[in-house]
Order: sequence, then structure tokens, then C-alpha cells
Amino acid sequence: MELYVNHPKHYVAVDCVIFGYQDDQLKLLLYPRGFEPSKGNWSLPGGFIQNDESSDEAAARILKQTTGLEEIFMEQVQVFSKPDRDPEARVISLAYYALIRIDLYDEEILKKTGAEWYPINNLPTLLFDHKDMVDKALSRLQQKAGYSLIGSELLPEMFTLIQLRKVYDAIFMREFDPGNFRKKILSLGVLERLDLKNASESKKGAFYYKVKNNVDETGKDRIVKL
Amino acid sequence: MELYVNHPKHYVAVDCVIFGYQDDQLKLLLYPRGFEPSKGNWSLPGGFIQNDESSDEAAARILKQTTGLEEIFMEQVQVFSKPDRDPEARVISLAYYALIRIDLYDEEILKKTGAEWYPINNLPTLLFDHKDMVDKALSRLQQKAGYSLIGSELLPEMFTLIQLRKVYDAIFMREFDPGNFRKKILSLGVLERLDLKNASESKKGAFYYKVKNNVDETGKDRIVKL
DNA sequence: ACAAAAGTGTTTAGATTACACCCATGA
DNA sequence: TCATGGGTGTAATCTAAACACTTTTGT
Repeated sequence: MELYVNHPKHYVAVDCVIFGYQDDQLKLLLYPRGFEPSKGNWSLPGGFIQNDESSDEAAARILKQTTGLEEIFMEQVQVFSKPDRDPEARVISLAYYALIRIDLYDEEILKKTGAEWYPINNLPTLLFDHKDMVDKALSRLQQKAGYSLIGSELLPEMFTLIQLRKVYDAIFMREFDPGNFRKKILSLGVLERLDLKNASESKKGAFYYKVKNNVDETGKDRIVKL
Repeated sequence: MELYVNHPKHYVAVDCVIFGYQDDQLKLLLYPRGFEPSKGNWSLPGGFIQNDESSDEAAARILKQTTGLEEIFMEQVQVFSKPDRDPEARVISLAYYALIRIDLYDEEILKKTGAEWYPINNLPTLLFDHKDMVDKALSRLQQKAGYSLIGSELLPEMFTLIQLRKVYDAIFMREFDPGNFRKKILSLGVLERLDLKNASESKKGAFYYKVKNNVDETGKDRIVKL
């Protein structure tokens, strides 16, 4: 049919805000841009949506290519579409964010591509409107983390409540009260305590927990008052 | 530069979930689809993003075309991009939602196009994935209305607290306690009471209120516990 | 024994909820 | 005056926040 034929087509890109957690800090995976325009700026990993894939699939593909990881939590942020946002061509871009475990990240890729993990509080100048994408992605992450334990995606399968609290400290850029945080999280009923302690970070040792299977964490109680 | 040239281009559409409020109900503006495929289904008003406009501008343009209204509250919902969502061609669609006053809506347009206002609880079969768009838009609206007085966009500039409560009843599909709702809303400090009463809906008459100018309503207190 | 981190308990302030009650007015 | 919605007040409950206290263990 000829219905659509009078309308323009556009390049549609996906850019990924990839969050990791290391050294008590929330970090972002960035790539050096090796060509003009804007050579020298850092950029979010991205790519173009192909004919046979949805945007979710494109985002997963790009994440796989840039980190080696699959089956990762990802979520749409929003579309960035100012006609001149990329001076080279009209590109409509859809931002995603992902939460990954830096300890699973393939170090080889870092070396090959020159990618780096930057602390969220100390980012270099970013390409185009990528800083806006990061800001929006962070506020989405905060929102989501406010009513689910999504922050645990940044940690290994087993983690202590202290580790989890520090992740939340990093995500919300504030310090949660240890006692209150523990009580609040446990009251959600989505964590399972293991018969195993982490002895490496203290003398007494802290119990490991893991997220219960088959638990729909969202829609339950609020973790952080927003 | 030839960097992008190997990648496919796509039609990018904007579809608008247009909410209105009438007869104590939340309603949706729908268009009859007059041609195949899916002739007879109802559809959200939509259009294609042009070369010189952002998606926000496209959404505003489409809203203007279909309702005659300008400067309306609109917000991105999300992208729908399954490769086969439109059987006719690969179309990536970005859903928006808007809140308009039905009383300002141009009746002429209804007659010309066959458009109709449908109660949100009693929708006909919708085109493609438009039902998903509506569901997602509604939950975004609820979320936003949960921490701002955005619901007042559905009412005239002056409204009584009873009218506002009924709008919130419709948005959240539950009944708020009259006394508690009133206290909560007033405690936000974003409404200004006028020296004017609405005598048409009761003997005693209820004071009109309006949203204060220059007040950033968001980020304040929560209205509805989610 | 004691320092240091893990974990528990207590107290207070504030918010939410349910619901009783008073007020103003037209018929 | 009385029925009807508009508007206020209050007690019971729940939650968040601050912070003191107890437990465990390596040195």
C-alpha cells in the first residue's frame, strides 16, 4: 500500500546508559569517540535499529556487543529527537538503561575498545545530548529503585544487607540509616537469608541474602520516600 | 559523511492517547479507521514525524490537527517497535499522552472525522497495539497524578475541590475520602481559593479554586500513596 | 578485654485512615 | 425546618526517622 510513502524515514538509534557498581560508587560505561565530529568526547554505547528487530532487541544486542552480557535488566528511558541533535544526520535516538555486575564484565573488551568506567559524579564531557540521557536514566533508576529491589541487579546473586545499603546510598546519593534500611528491606519479604556469612568485611561476619525466586517485587511497599 | 549509510531508515510515528473528563468519567478520543488493514477498528490519533520536527513537536502538531487545541500538557509514554506491529510496513511508534478539557474541544472536528469520546472503562477494539499504548499511558498518568495536581488539566481554570476529587476518582478508579482528599490537596499549598462559589451543584455552593501561578507542583508531597 | 562491625530495640514525630460532626442554603 | 451537599475535627493506626543498645569475633 502507498499510504505511508509520502512520509520521511529516519535513522533510529539506541543508546545505552550502562550502570555498574564498584568501590561504593555508581559507575557508567563510556566509549571514547575516535572520529569526527566531536572526536575526543565520550559517548554512550549505541547502535542503529535494524529492520528485523524491536528496540528492546536492539538494546540487548548492543549490550551484548559492548559488554559480553546477556539477559540483563534493561528499560526504556525516552526518545531524544531534536532534528539537529546529531550534526551529521537526522538521527532519532532511544535511550535505555541497564544494570550490570562489573565483576562479570569482560575486561578484554575494555582493552580492545578503550572503554572506561566513570563514576557517575565525575563524568567527562559527553557527546551530543548524551548527558541528558544519563540524567534522565538516573532519575528513572532512582524512581524504579524506590519501589523495588532492582538495585540488587548491580550485586552478585548473594549479597549482604550492608552491601545492598551501600548500593542504595550510591543510587540515591545519600546515606541510609543502617538499622532502618535493614528493617525496611526485610519487611518487604522478598529476600531470603542464606546460612552463609561474608567474613571478609568484618570480624563478626554478615549473613548473605538473595532475592527470593518467583517474587514480583514491584507494586509492593515503597522503599524510599520520594 | 558515510558513517550511517549502511543502516536502515524507518517510518517513525507518534500516536496520542488523549484523555478528557466528562460525566464523572475519564474518556479517550478515538478515530474510526476507514481503510484496510483493520478497517472498522478504532485508532489513536497519530501521524509521522517529519524531517524538521522533534517528536514533541510532532505530537503537538497532531494534537492541534485532531482537537484544535494548543499548549496542552503532553508527555512521552514509550516506544512501541515490534517489527510486525503494523502489518503494512515497518513503523516505529512513539506514544504520547495528553490531558485536555473536553469543553474546549472543537465539536466540528468530531462531526467531520467521526471521532468519538469513549469511557476508559468501555473501550472498543483498538488498532494494532494501541490498547497497550492506552494501558501504559494510563499508568503513567496515574503515576504523575500521584505526586502532582496534573489532574486539574482536565478541568476548567476554576474548579471546586469536589470536582477535582471526582477527577482523581476517575483517574485512579477508586473513591477518595472527601475530607481527607480536601485536607491533603490543600496542604500542598498549590491551590488558591477564589472569592467565588459554584452554586450550580449544591445549595450551599462550593468555593472555586485555581492552581497558583509560578508554583512548581512536582517534587512536593505525594498525593496518593502508590 | 576491647575495637569494630553486625544486628536489634525503643522512642518520637508525622502521615494516613475512618468516620463523626457542624454549616449554609434553597425548597 | 429539613434534606443535601460542603466543609471541619478527632481518635486510632501506621510509618519514618533518629539513635541507643546488644551481639559476635579477631586480634
